[in-house]
Amino acid sequence: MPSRSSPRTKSATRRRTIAFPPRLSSGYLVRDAHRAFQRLLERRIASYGVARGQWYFLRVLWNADGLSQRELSARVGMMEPTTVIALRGMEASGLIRRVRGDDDRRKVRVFLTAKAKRLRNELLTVARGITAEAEHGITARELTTFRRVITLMTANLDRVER
Amino acid sequence: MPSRSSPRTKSATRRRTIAFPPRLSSGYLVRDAHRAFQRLLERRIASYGVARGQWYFLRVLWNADGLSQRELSARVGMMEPTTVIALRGMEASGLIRRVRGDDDRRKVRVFLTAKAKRLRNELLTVARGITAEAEHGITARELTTFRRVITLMTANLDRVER
DNA sequence: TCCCATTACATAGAATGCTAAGTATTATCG
DNA sequence: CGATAATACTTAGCATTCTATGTAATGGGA
Repeated sequence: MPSRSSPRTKSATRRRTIAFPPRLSSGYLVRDAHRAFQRLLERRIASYGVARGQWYFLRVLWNADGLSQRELSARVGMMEPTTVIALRGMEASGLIRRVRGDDDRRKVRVFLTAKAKRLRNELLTVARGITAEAEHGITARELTTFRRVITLMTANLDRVER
Repeated sequence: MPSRSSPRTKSATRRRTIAFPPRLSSGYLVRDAHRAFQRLLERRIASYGVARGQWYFLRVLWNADGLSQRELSARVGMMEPTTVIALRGMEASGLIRRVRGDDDRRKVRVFLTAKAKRLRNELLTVARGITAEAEHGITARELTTFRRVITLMTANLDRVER
């Protein structure tokens, strides 16, 4: 009904409308996929008592325990206030301990608890499962192209922003 | 120090750690790209007085003015309470009018104001510009593959969730 | 040594998105 | 016709993320 874009049928006096259907917008496609990934991840890890916002931090800490909050923020790719809030929740639910630096008392080092360490393999398996489901029916060649393209897009956009 | 995954060097008693580097996680790549798109979009449309959360609704309404809130929610892909909040802001900033249905007084139809209609071509041009920048250096063939892959991923994930 | 810039976190407040539960209107079935 | 179900929207409350700003600790130069 909306006649998305049939410029030839419009009168000459009406300014030509621009067409930009979502299927042709990479940003739109990426957003849809992101939301699908997030929803599933959130559901799958909820039963382990881990919130989606905590997942990203766990993922980094599993490979680099004891980072400062600033380093952690940088590696996770979140702003520092976001990190503060996520860590507060993680501390409350017994996933991390926060330790003031001895040498530099401004710093707070973040350490995983035994509980969080025990979750590692299981949760990474969950993540790989989601990835496997997402990639079902996609060839290795296509996947390689996909990864190259989306990585390049991210780099292009990051560069544009200075 | 973290020795991401060198299983051969671990003792036999320690359980093998699972490796799942972000570069191999489609979800991770998609998330990064999504955030890059969002940041740039937000910046570019802010000068027009349009918030990112309103953008998605404008995009639908530009092609289908007068939808009910429920239809709008479905097309945008947001839950209804989210729609209520976004529309409240859009009404306050003079982008839409909300009209109670005559036939069915439960329904609220959403209409763009002249102001919002005037923004259409300019803002769609902004969106196409962002897309063009993101796609810089990517061949048409790669783009086609990318679109097919990410669309399939989204469909796969949506299907898994029932 | 002392002032001031830098560094590392934290707080405040806003925007965006969700789930769960409430209200008003309309449709349906006995 | 009247009770009940379904529909359309709203409210409430929470989680996640951001920008802007504040505070405490450290370091460097006059």
